[in-house]
Amino acid sequence: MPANTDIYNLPERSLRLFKILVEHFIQDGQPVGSRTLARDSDLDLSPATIRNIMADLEDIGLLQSPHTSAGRVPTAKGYRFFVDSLLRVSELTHNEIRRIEEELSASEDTQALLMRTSNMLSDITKLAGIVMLPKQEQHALRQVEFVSLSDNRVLVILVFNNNEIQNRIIHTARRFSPGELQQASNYLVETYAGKDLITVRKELVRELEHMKQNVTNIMTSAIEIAQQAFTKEPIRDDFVVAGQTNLMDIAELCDVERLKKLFDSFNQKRDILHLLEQSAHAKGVQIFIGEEAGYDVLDNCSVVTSPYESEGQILGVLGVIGPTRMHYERVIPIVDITAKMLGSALNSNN
Amino acid sequence: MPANTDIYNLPERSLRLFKILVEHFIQDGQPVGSRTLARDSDLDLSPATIRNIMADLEDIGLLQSPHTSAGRVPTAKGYRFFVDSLLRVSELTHNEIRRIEEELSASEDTQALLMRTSNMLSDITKLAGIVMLPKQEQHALRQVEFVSLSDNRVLVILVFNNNEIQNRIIHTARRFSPGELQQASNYLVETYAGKDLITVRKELVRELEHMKQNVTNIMTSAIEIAQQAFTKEPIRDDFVVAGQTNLMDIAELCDVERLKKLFDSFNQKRDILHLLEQSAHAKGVQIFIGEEAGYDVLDNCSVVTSPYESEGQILGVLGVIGPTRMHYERVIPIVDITAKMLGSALNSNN
DNA sequence: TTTTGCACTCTCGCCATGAGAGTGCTAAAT
DNA sequence: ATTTAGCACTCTCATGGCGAGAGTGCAAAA
Repeated sequence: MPANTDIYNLPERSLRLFKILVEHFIQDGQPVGSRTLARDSDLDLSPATIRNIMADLEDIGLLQSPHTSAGRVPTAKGYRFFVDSLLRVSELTHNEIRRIEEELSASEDTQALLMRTSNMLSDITKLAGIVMLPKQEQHALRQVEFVSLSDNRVLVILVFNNNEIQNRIIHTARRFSPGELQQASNYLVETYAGKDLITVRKELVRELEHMKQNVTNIMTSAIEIAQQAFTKEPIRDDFVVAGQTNLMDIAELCDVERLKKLFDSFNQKRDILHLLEQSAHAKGVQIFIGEEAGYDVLDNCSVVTSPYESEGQILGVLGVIGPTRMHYERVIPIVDITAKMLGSALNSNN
Repeated sequence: MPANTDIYNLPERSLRLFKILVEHFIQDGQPVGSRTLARDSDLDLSPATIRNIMADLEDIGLLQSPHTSAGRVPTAKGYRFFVDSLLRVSELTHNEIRRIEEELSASEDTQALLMRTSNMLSDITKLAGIVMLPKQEQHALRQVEFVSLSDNRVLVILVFNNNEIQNRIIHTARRFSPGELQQASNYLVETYAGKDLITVRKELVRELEHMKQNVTNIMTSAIEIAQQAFTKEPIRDDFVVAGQTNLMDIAELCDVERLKKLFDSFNQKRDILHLLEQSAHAKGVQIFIGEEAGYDVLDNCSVVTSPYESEGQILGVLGVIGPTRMHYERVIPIVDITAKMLGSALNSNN
């Protein structure tokens, strides 16, 4: 009669054994054998008994052995079960918390803050840190400035409520004088300050229609310029990765092929972005283990993410990428607290 | 009697042989033996003769053999001699030139343009592209804007003649009203527009002294704010690297240790920056081969650089990093022409 | 149910071996 | 005086055998 095949009905003893095995493997990356486990577990069992239990765990799909006479290693499913049901996250030390706090002091502009966050994450975990940048769209406009360049090019500067600054160069139909530009910007600030770009665009369309009927509107040129200034979205980076090189020290990723694929996918952004967006609307920390998510570049990797929010609105996602064999009990609270602190840092930045 | 020990008095035949050897090695990375060389060179010589010649070349220090029974490989000195005296750079194809032209169309802001340049370099050479960013200092101020934030923080926006935008947040002694800020910015633009930051700072110091004697100056607050706004230099990236992952395909760098060191030095910037600055005041393309430059992370690497300038002023340096064994005859003209085109693109951007 | 004993399997490091590639030297050929 | 042919020598690298070590699974005993 084979042992129970349901993960959730495993006897206490098997669970403890499994937990110890996973922790052991995370610690030093070697497959764990029955002998070692018998020695290191406080359960007083012989290697043989432990072998039986491990065989059961392998049947259920929590373990696997790389080859006949190596010890056992957790499967992706095993890690999943481990982090979901067995893991106790550890308390961060006072020093660590202070470190995070210090790094996230909200003194400069958002972009720089997010980069610092990413660096800090990678530095503190010795893995790769990743911070998704907030979509600009959601922020309220605060200020609009135009600077006339040569010919009919105009430099547009938009300042948002979160102190983010965007600038774009637009080509206007005709040359505008500085005076006209000043007038236009005054009008636009008056009319649209406090609204986010999406709203602004909508209202602009209405305004345009209105204009067609009432040609005398003195603000024609303002609307004209604004039409371009607010529509053209500058190409922005979607996220920043820091500490990629940390991943090069990790034994299981230590082959150039693999690393290249991973780094390439950081550069192409596409896959990683998908992954991050998935967790944008989860609450709290989320963990993607190995190819679970379907991205084969992330073979043997785990991604620990958390959305960060300010004033109740989700702004983006941050997290850490490392080997499946990472110290979840440390990484999870770090990501968690960083997300929260980043949120409030951004808050006080407004 | 040993053969001539002076590189520059080598007989024609040895030179041709050496050139063919280097080209051969650059092509497929394998040490080249006398047999191969006898076959591939149009000189009609037996392997034995070629062995003699190679022995001479080895004595002079242009060649070395990895071990007794491998073929020969160029030394750093060998590469140096090759690129300086033997190399004929190839003409770029029409397509390549057009490609470069297209990528450098100066439509957007400088920062983005430079990043595109770096990407283009890496893509077209399949190596790592690198572009040093111009020091801001040299550009003339065009526009100054202040946006009042909460408390006593003020967002400063500086627009320069090259359309570059800088923004910084400063903390003022007291809260300024939007009106005051407007007035201050008007005054500052009037007084300092057209001057570069260094000059502006100098004049500000004088202004301050003057102020102490004549307290009635209505522009006290403007000067006060400006003092901070123009002094605090925001931390900027010094250069951008693109296509790092291209280097991971290269056989001689294909060990993780090495790559990690190299990538780390990209991140720390220090060494690379030194190197780039060295070539800032050379005219035209410069080539650093291997550890020649003294940076041991660049073991087995060469760096091909060229300064780029606009209106006769050197703005920065760009180039390519790859293995010593790179196709110099292609890379050199690419770097050369890119630097020139970037220069004129930046020119037309003003 | 647990443990002991044992045969079995697989990896890994080590060594010997042999093929292949290329060299340097000497003596012969041009 | 050069160039070439011949040959012994050296070094790498891939291969295969071998034994130690680690760990397993199973059957029989506790």
